[in-house]
Amino acid sequence: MVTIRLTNSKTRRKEDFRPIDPLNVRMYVCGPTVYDRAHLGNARPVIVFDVLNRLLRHVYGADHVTYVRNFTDVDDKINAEALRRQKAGAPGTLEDLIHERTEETIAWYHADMDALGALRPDFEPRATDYIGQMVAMIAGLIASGNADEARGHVLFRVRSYKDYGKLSGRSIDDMIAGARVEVAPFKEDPMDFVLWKPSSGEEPGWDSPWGKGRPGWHIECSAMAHELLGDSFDIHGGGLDLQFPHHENEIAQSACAHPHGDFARYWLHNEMLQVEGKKMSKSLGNFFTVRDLLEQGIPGEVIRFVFLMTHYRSPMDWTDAKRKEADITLANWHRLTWELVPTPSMQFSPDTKLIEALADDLNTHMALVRLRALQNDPQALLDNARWLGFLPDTEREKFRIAWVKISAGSGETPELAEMGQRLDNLWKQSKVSKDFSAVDTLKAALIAAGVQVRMSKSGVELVRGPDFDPAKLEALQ
RNA sequence: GGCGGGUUGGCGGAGAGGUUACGCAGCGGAUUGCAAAUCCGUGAAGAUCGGUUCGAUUCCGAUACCCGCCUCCA
Repeated sequence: MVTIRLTNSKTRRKEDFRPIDPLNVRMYVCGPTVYDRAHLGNARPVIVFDVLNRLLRHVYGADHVTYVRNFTDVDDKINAEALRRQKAGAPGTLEDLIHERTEETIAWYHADMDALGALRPDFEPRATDYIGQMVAMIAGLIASGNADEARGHVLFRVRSYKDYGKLSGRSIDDMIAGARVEVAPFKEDPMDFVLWKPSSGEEPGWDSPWGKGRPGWHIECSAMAHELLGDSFDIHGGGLDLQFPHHENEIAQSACAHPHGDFARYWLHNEMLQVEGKKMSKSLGNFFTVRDLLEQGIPGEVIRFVFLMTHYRSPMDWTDAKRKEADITLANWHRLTWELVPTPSMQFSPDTKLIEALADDLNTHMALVRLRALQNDPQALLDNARWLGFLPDTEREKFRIAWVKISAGSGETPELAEMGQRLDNLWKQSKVSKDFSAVDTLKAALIAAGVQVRMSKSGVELVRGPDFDPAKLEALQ
């Protein structure tokens, strides 16, 4: 069996992965707060852990892996949106409106992440469905002396957990010294964090021993992970920005609430995304969502390819140049494989070197290099690329209809087919007359419209290129 | 201010203490009416300074620059 090696943030080292139970390998990844469309940065952990999920399923068997990714649906921004809708006259209670908003956002999230070729996790728990477990966990933490109630707030006492700060490599005193945080007056220690906070009349709330209120963010993941994966599980993933304080706090709560468990044994953090060399932010004007890219006509698999070009522990830069490179490579793979039938998954086993690359701390870049090496074996390329989430049926179909091969009589984009026919006719005439000027003129115009033109003994071929501009093609009619 | 990560050829981006990364772009050739695609070949690197070593781009230290977290942003 292949040994998977992973860099564990907990030890800061690359370690052999040994699951607690090979018959049930368990992974938890922090999911999105569902207040709006997922931005491009949200896609990184989704793609990274999707690759890990696929690898784990290959090594341990699809039925022996449990992958959980939550939805955080308790959030001030969601509340604000629901309140806005209610004030605008929307029917229903505030809780109904919140549910409506989160349902909508979750559907968007699914659509966008599906487009990126990410398999759905086995469980996608919503925080609001686990309030009972959170309340129970908080009550336990109070009973064990790790938390205190003060003015309707329940706070976790970080000083009660000796290893606090170990994951992120910080000491409590360092953090206080460097902190620029305003300390809430009810806090016993500046680093203490909220487990439960009171809700005002305009905010959603649940009954609890400490009054009507809602859970703090950190306790949500701890409670859901415990409910679905138990006291100890194998892998906990998320973005590097969550390492502190979110993951640190999760560890503290879970370790104190379930002292006999290990919580998560391997912590994996993906580095952050940048856009054209800069942090993506609304103020810089370079903020965009996954949906924005899809609507620009960039296929989800191209986005996926760009993400996998960079190792997950390195900062990743989204640039148009990379997008183009990915587009060219994938178009080439489609061209090589479009006429082949994928091998049924039951009869297919991924390429050994591909697996070795991924087993080495998810070296996705090397995996892509390996796929390129399979270009001389199109069937293997097709099957392995699909295994890694590329060349899905939807994209193959798009390619099939966007590709015009006159000699084969295929191509279902009417405009392109017509152009191909025209070019083919002109070319045939030119071969007789030896005057190629009309052919060259049309060819140049097609190229200007972003169409790749190929003329060979087997005939004329037109392929939609990465810069394909339908408007320019239209103008040629 | 505190903590952490990074700096590789024109561009992107890996691995390995001493042997070609790879892709894109470039250049030369085959092929082509001309191209494209394909095939063959090819030049080009390791932020700076110092240390360890027979030998470092790869290990250690310092400097510079970049990035992230410390503010319920993945």
